[in-house]
Amino acid sequence: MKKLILKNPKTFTEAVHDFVRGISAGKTMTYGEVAKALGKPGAARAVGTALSKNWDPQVPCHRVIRSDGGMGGYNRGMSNKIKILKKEGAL
DNA sequence: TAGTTGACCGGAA
DNA sequence: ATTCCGGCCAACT
Repeated sequence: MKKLILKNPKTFTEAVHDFVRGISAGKTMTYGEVAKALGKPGAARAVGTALSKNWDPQVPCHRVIRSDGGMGGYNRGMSNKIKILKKEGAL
């Protein structure tokens, strides 16, 4: 099974950013799912840390939510995040 | 190299 | 259903 990552990230953070960037609109994934998709099941915390350092609007980090269905934080504004999710139909 | 931090997860009370 | 506790992983200082 080949990985869905196109880049050659040197750090886990870069890998997370790239993967989240490729998530389709209206699709929501939990940190644990993303971590698993990267081949690191259980590294949900590392995914959160990676996204926390992500300041790039190219990365739809708003599509990544917690397993509870909630969302930790957002570097571009929480209100905007919720608004986007509703607009995409993910919420 | 070791220690601390953080947008988490799952189980138990 | 909600709140508390410990455990997991990667990055930074």
